[in-house]
Amino acid sequence: MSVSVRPTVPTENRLLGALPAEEYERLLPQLQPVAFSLGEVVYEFGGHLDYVYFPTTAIVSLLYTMENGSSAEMGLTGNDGVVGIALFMGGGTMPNRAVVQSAGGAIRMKAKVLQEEFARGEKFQRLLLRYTQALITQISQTAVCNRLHSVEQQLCRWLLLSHDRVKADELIMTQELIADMLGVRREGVTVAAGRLQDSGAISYVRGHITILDRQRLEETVCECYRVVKDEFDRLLG
Amino acid sequence: MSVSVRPTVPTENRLLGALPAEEYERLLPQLQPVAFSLGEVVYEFGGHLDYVYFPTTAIVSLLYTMENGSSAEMGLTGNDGVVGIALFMGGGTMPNRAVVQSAGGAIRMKAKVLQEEFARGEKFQRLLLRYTQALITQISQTAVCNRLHSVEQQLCRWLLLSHDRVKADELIMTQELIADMLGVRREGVTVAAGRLQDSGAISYVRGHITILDRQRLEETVCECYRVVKDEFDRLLG
DNA sequence: ACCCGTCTGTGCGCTAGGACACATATATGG
DNA sequence: CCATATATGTGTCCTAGCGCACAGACGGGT
Repeated sequence: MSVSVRPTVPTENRLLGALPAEEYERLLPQLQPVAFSLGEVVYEFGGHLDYVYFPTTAIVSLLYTMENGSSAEMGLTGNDGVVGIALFMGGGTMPNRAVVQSAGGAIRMKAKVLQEEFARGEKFQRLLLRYTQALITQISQTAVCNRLHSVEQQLCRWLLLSHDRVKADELIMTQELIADMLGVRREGVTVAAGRLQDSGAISYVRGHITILDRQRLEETVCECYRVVKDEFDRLLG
Repeated sequence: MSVSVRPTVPTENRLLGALPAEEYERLLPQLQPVAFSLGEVVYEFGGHLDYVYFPTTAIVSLLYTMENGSSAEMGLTGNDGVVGIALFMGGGTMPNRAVVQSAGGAIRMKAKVLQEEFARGEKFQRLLLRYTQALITQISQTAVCNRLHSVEQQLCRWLLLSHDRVKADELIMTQELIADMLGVRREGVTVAAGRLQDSGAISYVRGHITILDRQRLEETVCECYRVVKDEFDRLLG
């Protein structure tokens, strides 16, 4: 992670951008832009956090890794959220990992500053709690989707959720990593992605996935995507 | 749901029981014991809630039902938690259902009272937020468990989580309902339960499941149970 | 005692996805 | 321009769990 001192543009993050002027002014000196690289670990299982991160262009996945090494994603955070909810929820740590899934920028804030501002009970607190509720919906829907839907549908959901949080139509992501996120085999992703490519929805070469036909993905995806998207829009829109 | 006017015993619920005397005294007049019957719906998908409920002996499952009617559980709440987190998280409603999974008592509190007390930013707020964080862990682990573990392991997890939240060794619960909770077929539950019965861990007849050998269940269950239990103990213990 | 609705047991064919084994293609650095 | 690590494609066998069909088995009400 590299730290920069150039002026921040907090409105690139929807939570910070929704703050009223007064609170925003108060926090501005405490905000610091950082750059995350692909695969960087934001926090480990049970690990302590000194900062919370408000992604701007980066995407961070919340993962759980089993004792036997297999893993699965519980949710992902982009410029509509914050990484490190345990710091204001009161637990300090979470029993999962946060890994950068798409390289890019974020804005960080010291844990203590966050907690003090949260304790004021103003707009910032309400925004963080509403985001957390949206995250709960996302995690829940992941639980249900894991149980009831095909790998191809889940891949669509994952691509759409990622696409919503990134400017470009191209995602830098190998099938191996997607398999870890979805908790399936890499070969399973290969065949599912192959079908989506045949249908013209996406194309991909060696870690570069391009969304060609978003409409088509939305036709293939299960209802889980819509539920999550609607809830984010309702709570944070 | 039947409402009673007899004196409450809030300490039957761990969240209320953890309140300092001052806050507890303030809330006491606002608490009202109620009785839930098996299968009762506490709230519907997107439905409004007038009260939050602190279960004492009841257990409430949070379920999501798909468009095609299949369903799966995201988490369950007993005397260590509260039903209706959307009321203090700010969203008002949740895109899921809450159904009474084990008949019993709860203590209810008007939404407005909850919100005012929450806004004070004292111990009550911290307790509710820590519980919510524990719930997030439970939902996450459900997501992962759904993906990676067998029906038999999940059944063990479900039995243990329920057993932890109930006084008795007997659970009133048909295999049909368990199947809905776990998001699997009823027949799948029958064979998994049959194996557990053969091993002497449980016995069951027509909707009455008895935990005979808890130790044995803990040996069969996946790590997910432990992760959830440890996190609840850490955050609320 | 009986009936009928509710629970549970079991069998069979089917499919998605896992484990494993390779084959092939594409960077990228020396 | 080659070597090698990395990414992707395929194929084969195996298992868990699904859908469906139906057969007991218990139990409460008339």
